[in-house]
Amino acid sequence: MLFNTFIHLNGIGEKNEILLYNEGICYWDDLLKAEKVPFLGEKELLRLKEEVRESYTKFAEKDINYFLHRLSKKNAWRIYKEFRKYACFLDIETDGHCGMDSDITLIGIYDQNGYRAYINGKNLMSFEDDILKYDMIITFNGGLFDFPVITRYFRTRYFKDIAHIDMRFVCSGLDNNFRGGLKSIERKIGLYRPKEIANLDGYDAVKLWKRYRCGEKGCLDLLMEYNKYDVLNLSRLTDYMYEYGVNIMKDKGLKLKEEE
DNA sequence: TGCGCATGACCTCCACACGT
DNA sequence: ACGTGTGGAGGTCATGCGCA
Repeated sequence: MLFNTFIHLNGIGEKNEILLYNEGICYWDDLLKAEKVPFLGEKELLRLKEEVRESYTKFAEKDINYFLHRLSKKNAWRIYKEFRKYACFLDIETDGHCGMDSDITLIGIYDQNGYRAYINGKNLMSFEDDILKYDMIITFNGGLFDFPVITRYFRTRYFKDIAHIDMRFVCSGLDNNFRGGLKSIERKIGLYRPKEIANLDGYDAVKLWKRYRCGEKGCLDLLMEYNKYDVLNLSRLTDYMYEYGVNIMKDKGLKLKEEE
């Protein structure tokens, strides 16, 4: 969908993008080949072509933030397919203390190789090195919760620069029905969790950690299972929302060359 | 060429919503 | 309960087009 996106170009908003689609300009290449576009002046068209050439360069350079900074958060899904192989899904659990100053108890990462947990008191400090391997992080509400907490906990500025898709704003942007928390959206699109963790929420994760610290057996495994389904279902949700977004654009006039 | 109109982008402010 | 970035609303600015 990245190569069908024009709203990252200066002067092109969602309405103009649909007008481009209706003119048969559905790919960056179509715009480069266009000699005249009814609602664009000659100078405007030349400038847009220059920006499309720049977009190709930025794509080749894997400059994900170039696109994310030019797209609103709700439209970040458009770059997902082209860059997902460089991404991981991330979710943290905390001890629930004092908002942003809370201690991280567990960080879960899910990528092409599967799930990995970083646990406080065990391997949490290796998270900082491992996360550098990724060019993009996908979270749910991470911009407001996970990222600030991690930044304070590790005292790192790194997270301010890394490419980030926050699915909370993607979901609510695609459909009003997808407003709400991760778990409620999961249910709406037919994603389910094993029954032993089906009714757990963030507060339960805090309680599980406390019980684990008191020596209660099985609590850490259950907490990890909870966290694992947070990131696993986040990846399924992202795939779903990408297809959902593409279908919306098709309804608005986007014509794809083949089923992609 | 210059004017006025129409359309869409952009800017600012504020309430909202989500995570644990 | 807290922190905080976002989208929406409303107003302003910029650009293209049609007409004389």
